[in-house]
Amino acid sequence: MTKKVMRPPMREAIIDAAIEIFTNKPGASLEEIAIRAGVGRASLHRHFSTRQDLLVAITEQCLFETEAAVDAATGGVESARVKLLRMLAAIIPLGDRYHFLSLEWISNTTLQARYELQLKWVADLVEQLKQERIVANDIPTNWAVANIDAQIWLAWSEVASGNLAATHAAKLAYRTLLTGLSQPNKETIQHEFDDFIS
Amino acid sequence: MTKKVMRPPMREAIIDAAIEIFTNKPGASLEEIAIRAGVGRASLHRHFSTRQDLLVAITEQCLFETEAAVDAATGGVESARVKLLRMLAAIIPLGDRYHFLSLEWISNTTLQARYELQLKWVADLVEQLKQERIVANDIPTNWAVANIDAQIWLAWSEVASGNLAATHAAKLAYRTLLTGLSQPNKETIQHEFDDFIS
DNA sequence: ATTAAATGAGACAATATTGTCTTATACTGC
DNA sequence: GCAGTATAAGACAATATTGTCTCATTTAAT
Repeated sequence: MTKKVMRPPMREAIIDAAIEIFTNKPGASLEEIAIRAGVGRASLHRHFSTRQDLLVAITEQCLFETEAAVDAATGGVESARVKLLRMLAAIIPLGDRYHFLSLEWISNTTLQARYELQLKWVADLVEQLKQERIVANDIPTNWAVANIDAQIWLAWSEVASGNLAATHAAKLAYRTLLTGLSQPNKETIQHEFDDFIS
Repeated sequence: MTKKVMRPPMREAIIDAAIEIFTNKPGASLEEIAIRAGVGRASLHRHFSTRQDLLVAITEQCLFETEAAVDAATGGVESARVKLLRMLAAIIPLGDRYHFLSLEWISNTTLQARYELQLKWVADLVEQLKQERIVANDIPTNWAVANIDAQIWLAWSEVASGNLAATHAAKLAYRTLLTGLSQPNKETIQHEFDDFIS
């Protein structure tokens, strides 16, 4: 009978606490994190010898969770529309973790490459949405990708602050994205900008 | 002839440098800021005796600039649609300053109240947009406000990173908002969420 | 040119944070 | 129960940051 190498739950507790705190206080001290995790500061150092180690571990964890969630939610789905829908529903609850990845304090090239793969996945999805006439062709792909990011974070924030129920927020994000990036029905919008500005 | 009390330009240089650096590195040291501003660290302390003083001064400056820009751009305008348009065009170039205000590291109640007035102004604008049937009634006002915030930051980021020209970004933000928050033409969007997500 | 004010550079102490180490205690598997 | 391991708590040195101070130099006003 081989010994099961169970990952100590303390490791997870520390990572969870760190994500929670770093999300809106990136300069927090390790002591703060240890306290939030309910462990001694020395124990934290046993698992993550330096602050940088902890950041790398967090990033890895966030990458893993978001990759897994998106893969599970969109595997085998063909329609870009449904893919977007499922992706949003799966990743909004992980909004803090997904958002953490865009804070660019990690210089680890392997992790950075993995994150860029995720961004590429979204960019490809946008291209597919354009082909299916769901996203207008004159929307720059980068703009659409940035908007998807923003809606994920926005929806998560509203849920986290208790303003909206999780399902309602996901619906709003989906609707705001789909209509916002679509071809406007009134083409006046396209031109009135120039009329009223400059 | 009364003596003109000119505000030393060094003060502005420090504030500008601090905004620039703090925007994507909130924990930066004062030395980093002094270097970026091209002044000695001691001189920085002459103008802002503590780190907190500097943060308060920055916040005050950001508030002043955004208040002035929005007032100048929307003064006398009746139409909510045009107000939104002008507001976006005026504030997107100040995106970093506007965004800075939402980082809630200031406990100064006076400044906080002034910021909340700005948010209230946007919320009132959204209500007016709803009455003019530009924003759909079933969009929570908070959601619309958060989206306006997000589009401002998003457009500014795209301009700052060189991806888009300033005018193009503002147009995209305006279009994305107006269509995204409007009543969808295909009401299928409203329901398909429930169809594909459990 | 002279004077007053502001600055840059650097020394300095106070403080906060980090990372290491030791020890007593709690927990685990056997 | 017993041995081995992980932990909390705290002491500790190393480091980074902050805020103060001094002094020589520059700048601005007159």
